Amino acid sequence: MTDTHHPPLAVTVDLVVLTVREDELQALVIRRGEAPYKGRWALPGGFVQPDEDLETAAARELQEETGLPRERVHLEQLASYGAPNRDPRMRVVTVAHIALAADLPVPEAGTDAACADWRTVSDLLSNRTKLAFDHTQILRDGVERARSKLEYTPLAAAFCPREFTIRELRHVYEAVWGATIDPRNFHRKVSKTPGFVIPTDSMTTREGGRPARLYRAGNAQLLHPPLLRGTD
Amino acid sequence: MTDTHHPPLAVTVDLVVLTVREDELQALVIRRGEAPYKGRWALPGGFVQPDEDLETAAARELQEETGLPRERVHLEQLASYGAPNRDPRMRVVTVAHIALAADLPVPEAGTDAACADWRTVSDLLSNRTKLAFDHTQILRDGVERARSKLEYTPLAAAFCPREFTIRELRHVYEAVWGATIDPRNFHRKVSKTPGFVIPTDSMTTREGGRPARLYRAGNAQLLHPPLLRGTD
DNA sequence: GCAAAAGTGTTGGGAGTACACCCATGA
DNA sequence: TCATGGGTGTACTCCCAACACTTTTGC
Repeated sequence: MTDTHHPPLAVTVDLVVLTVREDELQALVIRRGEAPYKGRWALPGGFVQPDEDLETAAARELQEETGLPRERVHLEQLASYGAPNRDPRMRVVTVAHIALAADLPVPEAGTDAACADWRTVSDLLSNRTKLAFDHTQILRDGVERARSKLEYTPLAAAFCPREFTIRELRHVYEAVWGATIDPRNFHRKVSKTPGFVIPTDSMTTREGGRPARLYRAGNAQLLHPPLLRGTD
Repeated sequence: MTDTHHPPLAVTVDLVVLTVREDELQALVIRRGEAPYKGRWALPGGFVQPDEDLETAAARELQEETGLPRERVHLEQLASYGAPNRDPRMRVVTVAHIALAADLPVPEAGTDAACADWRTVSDLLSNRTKLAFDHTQILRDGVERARSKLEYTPLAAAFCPREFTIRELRHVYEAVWGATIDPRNFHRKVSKTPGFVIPTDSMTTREGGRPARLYRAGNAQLLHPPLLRGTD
């Protein structure tokens, strides 16, 4: 702590905002209107302000991009990325976060940034698409974090509306993991894991057959035992 | 990305360097010689230089503090901490890393910083000790990361010399988790988990009774199945 | 009745725990 | 020979995947 020389350096937050739409895992991206990487998709993000904590900055950016009420979104820090040339304009260290939310109306109402849109993760991570900066890597890391957190935390509920059926919860797992899950064993497991989901009185919400019970997210932080992906 | 105003802001790396000594989990700390927090223990760390990646900076600081060969240490990013007033002198965002290493000679040869020393984690996290800045929280998070990573990765081997006995590996688990483990079941589990450890030809290294086989770390990244802490 | 989804029962195998037991060394 | 730790065998339990089966709706 002796250096008092400050070559220009900025700290930003970038967001991997994930949701499940149309039975697929999708991420929020913004089309860049200016160089560098003009025309490419990028993750939403922005500068950390002088009086802001990192999480506060991430929450503010999230609010600006999606307009979602803060309490309906799960937000957590992912990792920081600081390769010296990751932004050609200047040294920028970014603290990436992931945000998980239920299916959102449409992001069109982006305040300043050009056009925001939901794109499937499989599209964004395929060779067909190149995101701006190092955002492909950040997205990849964020998706992997989400995938593994579904195993041992009740985080899947963050992708659901406040009240949801077991079926909807299962669809989240299937979309995020890209696997199919036995509905009957899933039902038993979820309803028996303490604190995962809390049954409500309401039933209905038909999706075809017999009415399903509605549940709310429980207060467990960790799943005992975890729900594991197949050991493929 | 429109703001070009830069109130002074610095990015540092801080290190949670962990080892197992005397059957206890210990961390490397440095006594601060100057205000603020003069006289308190702090985690080693320093500024990220203009041309350095974050991991490079962490590796450099680690080298400066411990002199360890890079390949004998597991180094990974932990999380970033950026509360506006975490350092009273100026805005500092720190990217914390954890470093796991085998029992080290002695850290005395600290280059610039005052006196470095190994202290047990239980001491540093007890109410008797107050670390400088937010380092108590960083240490707590780093230890928790290490604890949980032992469950599902072969990381425990990072705390061992290059060749080690199953017994030594078990002592790592016992020290980090603060639990006792059945030696016989542990032996079976470790030697049967694919890629965890690789037997060598050498045996010996007596610790008392029958000679034990020496192993090297395998190349597995994930443990299937994981070794779980008791569901206490 | 029939299709479709919700939810429960049953069963066989695999993994974990507890612990008896044998092996190989030094003293 | 005994003490000490290394390593294997075994029995019991529990969890989980697979799937048969019942329940409750709409058409």
